Amino acid sequence: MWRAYLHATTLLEDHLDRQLQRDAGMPHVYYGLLVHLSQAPRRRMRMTQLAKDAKITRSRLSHAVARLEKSGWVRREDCPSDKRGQNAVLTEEGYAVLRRSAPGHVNAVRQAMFDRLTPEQVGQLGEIMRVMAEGLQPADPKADLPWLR
Amino acid sequence: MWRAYLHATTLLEDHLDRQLQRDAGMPHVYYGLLVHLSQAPRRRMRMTQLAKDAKITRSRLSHAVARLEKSGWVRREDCPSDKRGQNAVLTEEGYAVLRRSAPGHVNAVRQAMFDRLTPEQVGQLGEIMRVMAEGLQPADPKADLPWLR
DNA sequence: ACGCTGTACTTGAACTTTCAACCTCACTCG
DNA sequence: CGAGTGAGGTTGAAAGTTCAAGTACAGCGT
Repeated sequence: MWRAYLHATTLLEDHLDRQLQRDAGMPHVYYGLLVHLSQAPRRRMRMTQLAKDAKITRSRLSHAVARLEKSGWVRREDCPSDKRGQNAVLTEEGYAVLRRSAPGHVNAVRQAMFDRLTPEQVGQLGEIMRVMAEGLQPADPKADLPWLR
Repeated sequence: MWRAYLHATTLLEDHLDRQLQRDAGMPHVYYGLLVHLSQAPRRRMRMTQLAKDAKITRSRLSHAVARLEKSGWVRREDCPSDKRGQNAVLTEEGYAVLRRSAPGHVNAVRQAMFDRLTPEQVGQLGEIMRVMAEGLQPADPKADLPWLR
């Protein structure tokens, strides 16, 4: 079963990465960042929050945003209320790319997963993934030290 | 559901990557290569075959083996029957690393997945992954051109 | 024997990710 | 206030991955 899991997940990831690189000119993770931004109020988000939502490190996000900025899809903006802060803002161009490539991507995902699974299986998989994620929640650093709370 | 899937799989991958980097000094993919080699007859395998089994490109494998060679865990060997060919050979040292780190890794996997899922869920997940993998099989390049067969 | 096509693998450059160090600003507390 | 602690974010270098091109041998047809 573990083998099957590894096999399937790597295949799917490679597949989607190629699809997006081809159709949208960016890897899957970067695409995910644009999606997150597009769904945020005013299409902008604080760096740390975006990193958390996308489950990547702040460092990785810094580099990623630098690249997306170079491509013109994201812009940085100083945060008015906290002088340390930065907002990542989805540009019009970035939004356009997203709109252009979203249908193809959604389609790729559907073809790869949903079309092949029965509705019950989709339900099962959802539940399983929720359980797994719960167990892997990057533990609150203080979780090990409850006496400090 | 798709969100849950992305969330859980990336969390798990990060988790295992860190675990192995810490305990075995290499990323998950490289560990997988050693495992494959360890299970092959005479602990050696042709490069292309290894790449296929591990689901990575030949290029990636070349670089990976170069690194593993530098670490002393794998050795290259000319293939006697085909002068173009190379065999990747697991060294004693490589085997030792594997033996040392396997229990911890197996344990990490168990804790992350199997301990949290019911036996039925494990069965369901296995079936689901098999279905997905089947649909993603890197298609035979000629698959699109059946008239050429 | 000759050239053609394809297989096996490597290489280098461009790109992405990680890791550890770093800077700046916010907050707390004596 | 002023020092200490820590949060927000960036940076540069090292490690890993991808992509396109390249070398060398195998195998086939003529």
